[in-house]
Amino acid sequence: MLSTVSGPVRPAVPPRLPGVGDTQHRLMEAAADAFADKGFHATTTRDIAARAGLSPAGVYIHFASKEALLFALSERGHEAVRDLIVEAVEAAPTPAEALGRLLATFSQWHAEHYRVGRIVQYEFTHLTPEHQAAVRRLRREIDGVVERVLRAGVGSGAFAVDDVRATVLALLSLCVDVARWYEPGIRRSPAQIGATNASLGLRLVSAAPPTAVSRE
Amino acid sequence: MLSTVSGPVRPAVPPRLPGVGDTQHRLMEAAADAFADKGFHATTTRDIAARAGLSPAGVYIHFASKEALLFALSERGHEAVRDLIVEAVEAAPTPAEALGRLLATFSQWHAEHYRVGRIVQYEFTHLTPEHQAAVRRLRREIDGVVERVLRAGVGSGAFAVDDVRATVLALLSLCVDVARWYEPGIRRSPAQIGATNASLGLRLVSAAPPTAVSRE
DNA sequence: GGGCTGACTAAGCGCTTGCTTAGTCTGTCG
DNA sequence: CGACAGACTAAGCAAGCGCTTAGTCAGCCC
Repeated sequence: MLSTVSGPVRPAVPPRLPGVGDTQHRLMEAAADAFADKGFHATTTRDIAARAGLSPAGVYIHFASKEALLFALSERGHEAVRDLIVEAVEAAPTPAEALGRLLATFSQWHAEHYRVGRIVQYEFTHLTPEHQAAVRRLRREIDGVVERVLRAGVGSGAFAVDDVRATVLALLSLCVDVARWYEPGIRRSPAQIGATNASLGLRLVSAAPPTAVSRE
Repeated sequence: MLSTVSGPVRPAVPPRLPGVGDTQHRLMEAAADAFADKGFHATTTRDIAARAGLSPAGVYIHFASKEALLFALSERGHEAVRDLIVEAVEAAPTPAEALGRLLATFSQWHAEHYRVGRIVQYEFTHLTPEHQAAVRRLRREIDGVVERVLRAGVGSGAFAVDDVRATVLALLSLCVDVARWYEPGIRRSPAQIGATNASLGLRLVSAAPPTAVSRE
């Protein structure tokens, strides 16, 4: 019982992170596991509570409903991906490099987080209309990032693309669909999947022949 | 039995198609609608029965369980797609044409049948292990068709592909993912989606530069 | 006609669901 | 110390679930 004397590890932020944030995070992890295993509707709130080490009623202190948990998962997932690809694009000097990094990052995320990726796609329709709208807004942001890079490349002559919007959709399919077929222990690692999807995606849009390029 | 002489309309197969097959088909349509609208677990057997114009108990005369309905939908969907692409490939003189027709057919099917396509992908985990295995077998058949066409093209020099299995996966993603984002009234028709996906897919694998080529 | 078959229904069983209520316990602050 | 806040639980409610039971009814065969 010495903890009172010197204080544990987090003395500066006692009312936020230590108890509440922790339990909230544990609940989201538990819900992600359960939803990924059995789907949203087949998952019971009792199951989520048990996985988080709480009683069934304990869930409702942190989330208003089971759907609120699904939304929290979806929103955070989309925000994480959006931030990652924005960062990847910003750091790149040319459209080709920007697109390569975007596709690699995007694909790798969907392999590493394939559980959340599937939940976000497969359970989308179980969100309330308002929450669906919020997620759609985030998706449009992500689409916009890809489209801007593509148009930049077309403008600079690096890319040759017939139908920009169709190609954006195809590139997104390439990355998002990774969550559908990936599973741990598969032949390629998430990083390798990112690398091959980047080169496949570039081949889909590059004006120059695919061989012997990339820098200079 | 020469009942063909005077009998009603279907004298040769009276105990099959007229009543039973009709109701079975209606039930599968009803289940497809309901599963697509609300997902497998959120759909009640009462809902399916009502959509098919039956009492709740009427469902169980034709299908042993709600899961059996999902399996029937999945199995028939996969078989339909498999048969379509096998036919498309068989009719083509070159690997390039075979792949083009395959991608077009495959993509168009996923647009036209996006409801069944989503059910088949999103609700897969709710099948019994035995039924999952049966579906996986059908999927492997489909993968095999694509892989064979790709290897034929590589052998003939028409295609240049680094990693055949990764490319097969990418091509399948392109087509399957159509079911995720398609909805009626969208800019492109299912046939147009098939056409653009065919040319995008060919660009992904062709040995020659994408512009103005295909046959020397 | 009498017996049979098979599609179909009314009623309902046993159980599980999401979520609530009423209360306990711990720790903090004046 | 005593008041209070907030994380948490035991118990449970009303509703809804998949599926069954027991029976009706139309058509067919002998």
